[in-house]
Amino acid sequence: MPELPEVETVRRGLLPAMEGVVLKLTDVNRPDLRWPFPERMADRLRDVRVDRLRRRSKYLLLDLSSGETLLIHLGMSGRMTISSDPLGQFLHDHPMPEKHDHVVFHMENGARVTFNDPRRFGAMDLMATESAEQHKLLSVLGPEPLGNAFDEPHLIAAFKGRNTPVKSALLDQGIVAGLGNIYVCETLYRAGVSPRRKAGRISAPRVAAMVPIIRAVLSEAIEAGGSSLRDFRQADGELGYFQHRFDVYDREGQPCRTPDCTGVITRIAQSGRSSFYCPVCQR
DNA sequence: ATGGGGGCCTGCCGGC
DNA sequence: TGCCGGCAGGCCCCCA
Repeated sequence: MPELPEVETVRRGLLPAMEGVVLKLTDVNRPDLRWPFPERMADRLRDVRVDRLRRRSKYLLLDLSSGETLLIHLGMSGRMTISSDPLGQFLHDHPMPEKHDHVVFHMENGARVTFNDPRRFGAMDLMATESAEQHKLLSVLGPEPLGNAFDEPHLIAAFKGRNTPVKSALLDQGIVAGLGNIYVCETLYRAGVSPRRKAGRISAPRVAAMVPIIRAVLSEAIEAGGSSLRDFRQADGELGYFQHRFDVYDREGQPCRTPDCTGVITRIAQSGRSSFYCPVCQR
């Protein structure tokens, strides 16, 4: 689920429940996700206001009035859901806790935000807000694909001399931060580039053409997620859940959507992950 | 330095 | 019906 557009969709969904709101209490139901939680996490997430709810790549960043920032990563299977939380006043109204509800945030406005992650590839950490960019997980990230620092010269320079398949290069969060398996496949389809092609062997104009394509693919996905956000207003609605029509991802065996193309979408494995592409129009 | 592969977890789906 | 292998949207870390 969570690549950049999904995380942005989650962020937008959480804004009304969390930004500017005091976090009264946090339930921490296990000692770790991918890594151990930071020391005294529940204490440090008690009676603090969420001043700002930001996103960097696939990470959610909650700047707290305590001077700390809470980092949240959804991993492969992380979900955030909002429900109403009468803080004990109407216990019978509480939806039943579900399996893998690892952390629950109780907000002063009555919202309850639940982090659920079956596979536990997700992560949470706390750091000083002023040095957040120096955090181990954030300092290695390349530019935001929808930001000004991501442009044609940057991508051309990043690909130059790279002997790795372009599929791997675009998944490299140090080159551009936020793409995952789905949107890399979709980007390469629109660019007409085979995922097997070596990054360093693509002409500069074709690399440059990928920049606006990446922006468009991500923007459209955010747009699609945003439009389905209406659903989350219902009680216990699920954030980051949206329908998006993919051109190649998960379409193995189906016809290529390019007009007049006779190709069939093919799946190959690259470094253990599936790549979907049209062998006819992607070269 | 760069590139490739293993491993972390649970759940689900298809085949036998 | 049950078991088993394969696969899943991420990413750190180790090795060559």
